[in-house]
Amino acid sequence: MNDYIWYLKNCDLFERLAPDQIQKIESRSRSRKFNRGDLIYLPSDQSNSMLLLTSGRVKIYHLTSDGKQTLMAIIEPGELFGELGIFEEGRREEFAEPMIASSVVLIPNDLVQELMESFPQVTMGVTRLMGLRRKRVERRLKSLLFRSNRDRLVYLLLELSEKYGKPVQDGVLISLKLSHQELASLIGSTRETVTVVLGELQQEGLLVIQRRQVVLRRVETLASSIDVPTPKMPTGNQLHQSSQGNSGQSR
Amino acid sequence: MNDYIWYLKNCDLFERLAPDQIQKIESRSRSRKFNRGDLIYLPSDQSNSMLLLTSGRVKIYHLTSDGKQTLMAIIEPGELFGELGIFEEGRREEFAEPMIASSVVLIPNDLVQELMESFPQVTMGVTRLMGLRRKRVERRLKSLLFRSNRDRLVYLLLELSEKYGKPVQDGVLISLKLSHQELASLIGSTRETVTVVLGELQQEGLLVIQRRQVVLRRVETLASSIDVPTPKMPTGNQLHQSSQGNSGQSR
DNA sequence: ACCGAGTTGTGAAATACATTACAGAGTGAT
DNA sequence: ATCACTCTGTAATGTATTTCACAACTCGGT
Repeated sequence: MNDYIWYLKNCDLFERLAPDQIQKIESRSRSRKFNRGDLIYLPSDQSNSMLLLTSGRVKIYHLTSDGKQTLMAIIEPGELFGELGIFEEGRREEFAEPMIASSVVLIPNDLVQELMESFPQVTMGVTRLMGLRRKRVERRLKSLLFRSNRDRLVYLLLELSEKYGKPVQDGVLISLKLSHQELASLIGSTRETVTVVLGELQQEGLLVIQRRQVVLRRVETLASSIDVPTPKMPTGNQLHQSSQGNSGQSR
Repeated sequence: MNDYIWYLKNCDLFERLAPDQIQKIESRSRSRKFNRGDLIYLPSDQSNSMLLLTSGRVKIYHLTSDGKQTLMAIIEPGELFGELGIFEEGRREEFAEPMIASSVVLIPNDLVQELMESFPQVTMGVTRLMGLRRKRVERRLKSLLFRSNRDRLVYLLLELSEKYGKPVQDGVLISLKLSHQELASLIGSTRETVTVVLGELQQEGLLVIQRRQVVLRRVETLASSIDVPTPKMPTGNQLHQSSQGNSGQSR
């Protein structure tokens, strides 16, 4: 029926489980497809399952009362999300919306709990995931408090380069197309300010903007200017490239 | 020698372990005392252990290059901290400093890992802890981006009231003395601004400041003004015990 | 009781950033 | 190609917040 079993097998969390266990997971979870503009979940939904993205790209965001979007995360194929609700059967706290057509596997909380009880490596994996993401949020928090808009943007670009950076001849290309608006909503700023700051940075020769993509030149300069260690780049061999590289967000 | 065994027994994480296990933990961890002004750890330290606060109060903070402090957390007796380093043997990312004389138990990473492998409830506990704290950081992040300084302060006060709030005749007393400087470093603002905003809020009758303490009057008004649900207060019987019944740390 | 360090209060000047407004460029659909 | 759209660039204005500077207060310790 569904062939997302492949994804289960290749998800860090489950990769070392026996085939029949994978089978069991498959039988108790279900797959769903979403189009651009749909909502996968929203804050009033019950958080009764953890989700695994099998294809597409999903953004997790918060909406302030006056309609401003705060981007919390961007999820790539193979990554889990909505995992904060595993324990308490509470409500979601954000919106999850596909940036392009996407499919996800929904794994019910109780199944996750069962698995965690029976298989230490699953629990370990979940814990590690939580820890990793928490570290990231904390770093982000630190990078936002007390920093100018410019520094926040630089920090963001460096962070993005860790996940989406591709080495090219004259620097590092961030292979993810984000509008200035989206960048702004990641650093708590406005579209216009991002445009300006990006222009300044280009002026200073620190980066180049070309057709909605950013190439960081002089990564170390950027990093040292905001007092963080130079980020390590994806080496190009693996990592969540589901299809070929970018697949432009068809706006 | 040390009688911190009591704390181990009463820490959520370990409370259901057999006495001999507790014994083992005790034998392989060690207790240390710190005074105000000491540093428990700093960013260049190896993160080779998880810490349990048995008495006192500890602040976890980050320092920007120009010397500004970002308060990440305030730890109370019975709470764990430094748990992000459980997996990778990396470096700490913050400073941990006692606000008053404090004692902590250091539990080596490898011991924690052993326990996690043998006892699912320990792993579960750690995961839950990670999840809980991550939720908190995420909420904090959301409350900071796109919000005015005033709103951030209000949010902070409400958050503090969840942990330190004591119902009194005319409102909710936040039973934790924080200087304006410390409040500022929690919301990424300046000391002066906090002074002013606090004054305004008092003017408006939303709260009262008396001898370094804050009493929130009209909690619902405050909460609704920043579009969050009214926080639930400690009902008076228990208090911030993430473990339990440790009210009088008569050490 | 006194001292000194760490707080709090307040105001003027400087500034970073948001807001508003609009024009031009890019892109997908027909 | 053309249209409708969302994106990008830029500039003028307004405002919230930081910075600086200084006086008054609190409080723990000797």
